[in-house]
Amino acid sequence: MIDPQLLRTSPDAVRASQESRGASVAAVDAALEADTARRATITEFERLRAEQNAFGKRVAAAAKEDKAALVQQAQSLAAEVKAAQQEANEAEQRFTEIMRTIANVVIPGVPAGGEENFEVLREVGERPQFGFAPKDHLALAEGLDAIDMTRGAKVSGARFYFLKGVGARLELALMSLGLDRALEAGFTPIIPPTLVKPEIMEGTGFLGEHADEIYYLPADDLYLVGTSEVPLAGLHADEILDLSAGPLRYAGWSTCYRREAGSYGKDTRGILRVHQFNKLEMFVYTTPAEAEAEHQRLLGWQEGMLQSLGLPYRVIDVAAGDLGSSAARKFDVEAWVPTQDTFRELTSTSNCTTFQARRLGVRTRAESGTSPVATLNGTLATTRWIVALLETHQQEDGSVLVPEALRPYLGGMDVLRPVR
RNA sequence: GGAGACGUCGCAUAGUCCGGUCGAGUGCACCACCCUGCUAAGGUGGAGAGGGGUUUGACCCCUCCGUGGGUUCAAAUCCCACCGUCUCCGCCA
Repeated sequence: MIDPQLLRTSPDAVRASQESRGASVAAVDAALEADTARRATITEFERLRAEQNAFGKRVAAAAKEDKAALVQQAQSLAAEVKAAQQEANEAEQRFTEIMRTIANVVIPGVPAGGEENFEVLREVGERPQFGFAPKDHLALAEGLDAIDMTRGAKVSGARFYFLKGVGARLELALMSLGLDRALEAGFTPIIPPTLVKPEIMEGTGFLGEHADEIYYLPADDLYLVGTSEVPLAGLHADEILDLSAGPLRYAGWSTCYRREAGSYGKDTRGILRVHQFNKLEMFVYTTPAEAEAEHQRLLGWQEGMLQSLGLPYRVIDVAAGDLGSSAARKFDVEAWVPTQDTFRELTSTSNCTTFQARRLGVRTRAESGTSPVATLNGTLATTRWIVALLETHQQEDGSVLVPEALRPYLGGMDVLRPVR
């Protein structure tokens, strides 16, 4: 939810933001109109209610014999109040509905346009040169007996898999490395619930355009999370946070579930795009003033991970039209995937400014009263990283060199050797 | 799954039986000031959240007692449903 105050005082800023996303500009005017209507009905209801309250006191204080007459008068007033209240409620609801369709106001500098209009901020590291035909991650993993797609499909269907042997260890090692880095940076580790209530899913902004992506359990009215961002954003819902000692930083490890509806036939080979994977996610609550600086820090920690793992990458500033509705800016770090001859997203970090927090009621104390905090999130490691890791560090015989940073987490192993 | 108890403005509690004086009391913690010869004690006062209005005044009004409905002129209080917590029993990893 955007700031209603901003909508009122500078609707042009909101219009410009919607424009750069390719989203509805008309929604801004509809929201303004609904706001005016809402305030008018609220004022009317409150006027009548005040009258009723005053009347109630007279009834209570009246002598017994006068009461009956007074009560009769009060009855018609009560009916009026009820009607006015309903009108006010409806107007409020209309306003909220329209407001929900307006995406977060993008930060100046974010490139306008759609998916292909991203801006490359930098490219880091040397792309590997092979003196042989590189194998793709699945071929390598099968040689290492690290991934079993066939049996994953047998047990759970397409886009499911078993991580096995060094595959399983590799994932745990990645998560552990990421967690240790997060701990060094002062994050609090968290293992959150992965089933959440509708209002939490709604509050994080995922029930809008991502609704098709989400697994839902109707018998229990619970949603499976696609990222621990969801429970981490819900963690402090409806709370007033004390940020005087600095931001609250959480590193959440969880399994993530995605339906991948609408991506049929895309990335069908291996574990690049799957229904279930693990992810270590950074999530930060901070002040709006600190948000952009924190965003850069999150990006820095992400780049540090890729650098430690010897993965060449580029950083892109995602275009406005490709941002989620909650994000005001998003940076993706994409690793080079040799057999695809392209960069693929390994991490993503979003600055949601106060958008999520306003929906979820996460506030902090301000000079006068409270004000919503800013929330940010960013990936520190996921199952997908195995793809880039295997392909980048492969050798001609199908073995894979283990980057030094990862060795302590693999019992000192410096090379993964094929078993077949 | 069965039975029972409970849910009050940070925490702990009073109030609910019997609707209006609850515009929610008290203790602790908190903030400001005062007093006092020490990191103590005492005194005075203040202090919640959301929203609307506004002559923009430190002012006025509305809403909030787990959530949502209902009854009533009037609900923390009565009725219904739901959610959550705790205890006991049963079942199970």
